[in-house]
Amino acid sequence: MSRSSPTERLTRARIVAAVTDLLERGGVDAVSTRTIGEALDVHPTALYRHFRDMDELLREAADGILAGLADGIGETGDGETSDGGPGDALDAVAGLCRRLRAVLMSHPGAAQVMASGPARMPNERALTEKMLGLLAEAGLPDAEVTLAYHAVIEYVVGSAAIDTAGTADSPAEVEARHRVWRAAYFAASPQEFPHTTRLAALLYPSLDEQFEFGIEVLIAGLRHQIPT
Amino acid sequence: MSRSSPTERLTRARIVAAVTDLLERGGVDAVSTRTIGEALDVHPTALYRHFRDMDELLREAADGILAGLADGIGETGDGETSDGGPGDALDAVAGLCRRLRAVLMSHPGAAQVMASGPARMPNERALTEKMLGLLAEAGLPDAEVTLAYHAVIEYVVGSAAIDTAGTADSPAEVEARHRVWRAAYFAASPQEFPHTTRLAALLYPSLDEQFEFGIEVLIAGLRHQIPT
DNA sequence: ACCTGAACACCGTTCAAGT
DNA sequence: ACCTGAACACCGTTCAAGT
Repeated sequence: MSRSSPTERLTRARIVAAVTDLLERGGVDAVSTRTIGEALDVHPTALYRHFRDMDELLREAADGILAGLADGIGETGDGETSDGGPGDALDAVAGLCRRLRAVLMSHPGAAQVMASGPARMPNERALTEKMLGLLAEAGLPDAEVTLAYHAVIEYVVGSAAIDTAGTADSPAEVEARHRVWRAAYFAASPQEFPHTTRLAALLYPSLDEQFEFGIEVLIAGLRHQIPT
Repeated sequence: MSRSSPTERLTRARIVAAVTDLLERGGVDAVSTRTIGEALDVHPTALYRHFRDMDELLREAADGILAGLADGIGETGDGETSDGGPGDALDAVAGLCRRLRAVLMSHPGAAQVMASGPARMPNERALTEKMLGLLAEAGLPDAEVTLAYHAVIEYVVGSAAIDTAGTADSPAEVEARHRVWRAAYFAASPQEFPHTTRLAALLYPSLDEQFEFGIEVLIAGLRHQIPT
């Protein structure tokens, strides 16, 4: 537990750091005025001198997670294979989505916060700018650039929110639960559920496989929206 | 307010009906043991005689919303143009997704409940069976049938959870908020945010337009996964 | 058997009081 | 100016008591 010494003065930055820590370790349910106070050796209501309410605080913490995310994506020599063609911009979109998912999955709770509405704060705005630029570079008409932006963000944030919902569960526990569910589907009536029983073993693949397939299909669909 | 007479005995069905009503009118935050008790003229703790906890109750209510959803989709003469080709099965998938979104949007809170994990209850299982059947009929290999199922469900449920997050706000209020956000993006620095400022007027299209574009792109992407 | 009442351990937030 | 303490209006849940 990173309990701070009570001598230091309380600042927005120290509160946000404590919340980020709680968000990372126990999800959004681990964050409360009481747990923050305990982490900082301060009265539960002390944060109200620095933030209007919990929502403002959670959004600032969630935005902090996104720091540096848009940097070094879509530029030549960034690891993604690139010959400068316009289609490569969509590969960069996919790469950016994978990075976004990674930070959301490593901070359970952040996705829940982002799913409750856009924060429209510095790091999120940088991400928006980057994503819009890449989609335009890919050759999509303007109206479809913004639609594609929303589709992609809703998929990444929405699926991360779902995938981190059973927070505080280890990957092993998640997989164990999926195994039980597969067995239940397998045991269903083959007359009533022919496809479910036949495909039971293939249901609930790992969360990362699910995401990878989804983002690839989405990007492939966008590729076919590019006018020739 | 549909306050019931206190003479009738309490049943699972009456409790679920009350919760469905609360879910529809005020989202998941409107549901509590106290509000349920008030709606049914009963003590807040009375429901514990019929349900293990709030989670079990919310899941049963959320599953009830899905009743009849899978009926009459993908059969000939259902309104969708159909010539019996395998590609039409994906049109039926899209239709099923639109229906699912419609019920989730008309019951704010239901999407939040579904986003917290699969209920694996009767109506959801019927939906799963239908969706798997259509994806297999479309010609996808088995492994991709289940991946496509998860991708599509995560997109529909995830985006509905995001879109119903600012619950208790009328569509007019949502649109007014979007207008303010567009104006703020438009007013940003064109040097730092060239794409954001240029595309500001096109950001935050209506939630239904966003969904329609997303589901079309996703289905288009799946169409290209079908082996020839 | 079913529902009530009281109690417990939590929430977020406000506001007067202390320093 | 900044933090504390007490208080308020909420949560979900348990369990003994009433009928």
